[in-house]
Amino acid sequence: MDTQSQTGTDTRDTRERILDVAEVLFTEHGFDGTSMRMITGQAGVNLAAANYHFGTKEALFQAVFQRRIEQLNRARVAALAALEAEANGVPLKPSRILEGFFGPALAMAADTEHGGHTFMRLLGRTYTEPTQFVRRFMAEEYADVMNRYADALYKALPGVPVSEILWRLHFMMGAVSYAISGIDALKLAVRELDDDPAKLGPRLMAFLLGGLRAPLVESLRLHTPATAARSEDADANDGPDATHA
Amino acid sequence: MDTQSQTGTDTRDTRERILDVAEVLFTEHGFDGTSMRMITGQAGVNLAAANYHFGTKEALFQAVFQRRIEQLNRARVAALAALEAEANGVPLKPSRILEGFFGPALAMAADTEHGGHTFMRLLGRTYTEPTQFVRRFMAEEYADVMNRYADALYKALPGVPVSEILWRLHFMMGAVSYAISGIDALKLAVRELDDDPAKLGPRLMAFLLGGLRAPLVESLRLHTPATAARSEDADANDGPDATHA
DNA sequence: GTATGATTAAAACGATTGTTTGAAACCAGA
DNA sequence: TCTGGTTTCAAACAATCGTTTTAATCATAC
Repeated sequence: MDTQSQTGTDTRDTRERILDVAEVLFTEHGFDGTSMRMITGQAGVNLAAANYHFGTKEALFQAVFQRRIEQLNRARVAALAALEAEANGVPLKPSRILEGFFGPALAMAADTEHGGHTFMRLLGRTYTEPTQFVRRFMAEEYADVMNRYADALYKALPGVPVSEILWRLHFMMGAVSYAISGIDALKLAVRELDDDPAKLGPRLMAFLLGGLRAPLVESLRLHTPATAARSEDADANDGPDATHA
Repeated sequence: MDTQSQTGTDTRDTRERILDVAEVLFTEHGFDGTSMRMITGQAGVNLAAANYHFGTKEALFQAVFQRRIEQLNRARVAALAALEAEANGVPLKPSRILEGFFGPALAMAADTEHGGHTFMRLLGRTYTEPTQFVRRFMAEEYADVMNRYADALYKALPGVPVSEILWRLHFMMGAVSYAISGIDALKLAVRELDDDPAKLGPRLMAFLLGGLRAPLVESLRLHTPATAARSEDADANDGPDATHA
């Protein structure tokens, strides 16, 4: 049961079929809204097969989650390592760091054929999901990668408090998550929307960079004359840069 | 049953007690994760009382939702109307519009005594909740207010496509929602975080304004020479303004 | 006080939940 | 072909789900 030794039979077919269906259904109906019978029924396997292969429903959810998030984490860590190796010593540009962090997520979200898109919706949903074991699991899986990127951004942005970097990273993750998992709701709520998936990435990266580059707020800013001047200047000519004649 | 005539007895005590408890439990465990027995048990009322007052579980959820969102919508509409009345004819500054939209949400989220904070977490959670009746309900409640603000931003930002405005409004809502409902997860995942609730609002508004003011991406930008120049300039000096010496 | 309508109470309804059981089926190696 | 272990299967387990039913209790108007 816990030896996990796959002998090479078609066991993995059943296992992966369950995982694939579970991923879709958990995304669509949530953890509590998805029953084991829905999963096994739609996967065309016996009900007991799910418990046989994964033990419990929570374990099945974790298996669904882990399969993808490990891939995502690897891609993110690799992207950061590549950046740091390429420009040795020289401080990284924040925009490159953001691309390293959110690029893999957007790439996975763009993959609608192999379930990547489905999983990214599940990931966004899970982040605000209050179920205790889900939160703990999320935190454990994410902590390491997030701290690495927070460190990288801290080195790339000298003078910006690490707490501010963490907050903005958090804000950005929220924007990305909603952009991926909340599209249906947005399309429902609103009249005219250009939802070309190919444009989502550039749109989002532009927004994120703008947020990251925003002037620090008054009470938190380091008191250098230059920053204060910039802030008031920014308040004067409000709006996206594209509107400036 | 549908006359809704409150005769003045302590009926409303039972009703509101159910609503208050349901709000907390729906936020904490989700719709499917919360049972009628959990709600009535914790509220100290009989199980049948919930069905008596609200009919069905879905109707109870909608009642929980509607009670707060009407207040939020009223505040948002009033804020926009006040802005437009104050500066008659003159185009509004986007930053003021953002404050009108997100100010009431942040104010409600800051209210931890009357359940406002709980509800804002529920609202953020519900946005990505895939349950069909929930999505439809969200869309109906939100559509009007979102379209009003999209119109206001469109007038305030001539030359920016309405689709781009809607996307950025969406991104911003994601950031705000995560900031409010995902704090616990962030605190878990990360080492040092200054989570003074009073600073959240300014932090967030600074980030949102930065995102809104971000240069439009290449493929979407209006082809005026000025904007193109600005964009490359922005790419050159990367990072928050506070880091510029 | 009695009648009337609204509210609460206890109990039960059928349906569905996650999980377990024990036997059948399968597949490799000897 | 027999053997040992893995996987599948139908069936059942106790528990919980949302909802309904029926009677008791309450406050109020006549």
